[in-house]
Amino acid sequence: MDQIRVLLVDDHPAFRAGLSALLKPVREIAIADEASTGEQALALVGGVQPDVVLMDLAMPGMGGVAATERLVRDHPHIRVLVLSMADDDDSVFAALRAGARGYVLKGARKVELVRSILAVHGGEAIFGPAIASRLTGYFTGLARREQGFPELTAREREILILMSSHLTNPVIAERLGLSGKTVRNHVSSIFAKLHVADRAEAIMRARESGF
Amino acid sequence: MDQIRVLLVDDHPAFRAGLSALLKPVREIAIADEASTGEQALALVGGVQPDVVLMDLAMPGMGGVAATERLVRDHPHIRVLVLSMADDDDSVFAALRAGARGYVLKGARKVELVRSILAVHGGEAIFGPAIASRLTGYFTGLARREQGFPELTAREREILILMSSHLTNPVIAERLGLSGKTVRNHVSSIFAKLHVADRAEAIMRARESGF
DNA sequence: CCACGCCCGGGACATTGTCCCGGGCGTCCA
DNA sequence: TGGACGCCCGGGACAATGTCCCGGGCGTGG
Repeated sequence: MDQIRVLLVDDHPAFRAGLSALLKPVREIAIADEASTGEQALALVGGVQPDVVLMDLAMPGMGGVAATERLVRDHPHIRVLVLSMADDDDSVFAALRAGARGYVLKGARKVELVRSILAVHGGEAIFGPAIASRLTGYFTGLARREQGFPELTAREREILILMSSHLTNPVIAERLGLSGKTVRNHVSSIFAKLHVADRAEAIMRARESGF
Repeated sequence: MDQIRVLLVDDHPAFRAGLSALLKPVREIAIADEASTGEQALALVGGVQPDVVLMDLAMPGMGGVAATERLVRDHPHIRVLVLSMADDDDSVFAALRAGARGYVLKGARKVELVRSILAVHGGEAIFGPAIASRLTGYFTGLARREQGFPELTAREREILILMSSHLTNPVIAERLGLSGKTVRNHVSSIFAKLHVADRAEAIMRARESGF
């Protein structure tokens, strides 16, 4: 019946047992094996061939982040879903950088955990409510820097947008039916207003501002 | 029975109809209303009071990104799930910056779409397989930049460091007792190794790498 | 010895960015 | 109704940037 093979990685046997009991009744999911450390998990994946690894972060020896990193590097088809108590930016983004496809806090409701496993197995990325807030905060926070965005004229905005597509001045000029010299002058005044000296920096500012 | 009230926003009536027919049989979900533009969606949310907004991006007039931005700003309790055909970094990250809690490509299977709606309604963040790859690529890409720095020759490192102080090529040349032309050539090869096209980008890379 | 890579430069070229200049055109205000 | 103001459009002149060639000198290792 093609159940999803899940590998549990957590250093607390009691927690693994609880998790196992929680997931056992779920028809779509099968607990393929358990590991208590990152090293053990890496040693097991080859034989167990799990679809999804439920990974704790705080473990003695190799942490969950390092284990995740090596795991996704050596077994790209295996999806890692982090299941951790750690609710801080450092842990969340370290896990993301390591290649985790999801992050759920311990204490998540059963329906949420099951949904996350199904989603991750389907190739989706999913994050529990608290983590989701951090994620959107990260991106909208980037956008917030735009609040102090200088006022540009219509032409300047237009040209800045084209600049953000890595178009050269002559191309922009041709596309707008202008002289290349005019575009350069507009670009120059854009830089002055953005307080940047450089085309690339202007593009950065624009991208961060959701331009 | 506390169904999830969903507002559909898409400029294609036929697509809305298909989506509506697809979701109607789902017990947990109720189509509260439909809108064909971003403006109309913003006008409707006050009265309709949806829990989740299924938002298209490419629409005449106000696009889905701008609509999402205003929507999450004015109604923070409403979750926006983007449902778009656009599968490119610009669209995805613009939506994230705007505050979207999820992003699923049109053409997603029903089970995936329903799961995404449920997840988003629960406060989670969820992204379809293609989008998930972009997201993890974004973070793991950042990680790669932090460690894997191309090997530069001694001269190149020296020049890159001076570049990072925003010195011009002539100044660098004078400080190193070189010809301006030589510095330019070194700079050019640095760019090639860093895979950047721009002085400013090279500086960014250097700074991120703790240079 | 010699191939290879680094270092040093020049030539030629297109692009970029800066600081000037002036003219046309609409808006708002006295 | 006249004028000030800002935006838009461009040219001139200039310095700097970046690219793709070229060649020579110099050390190191096979």
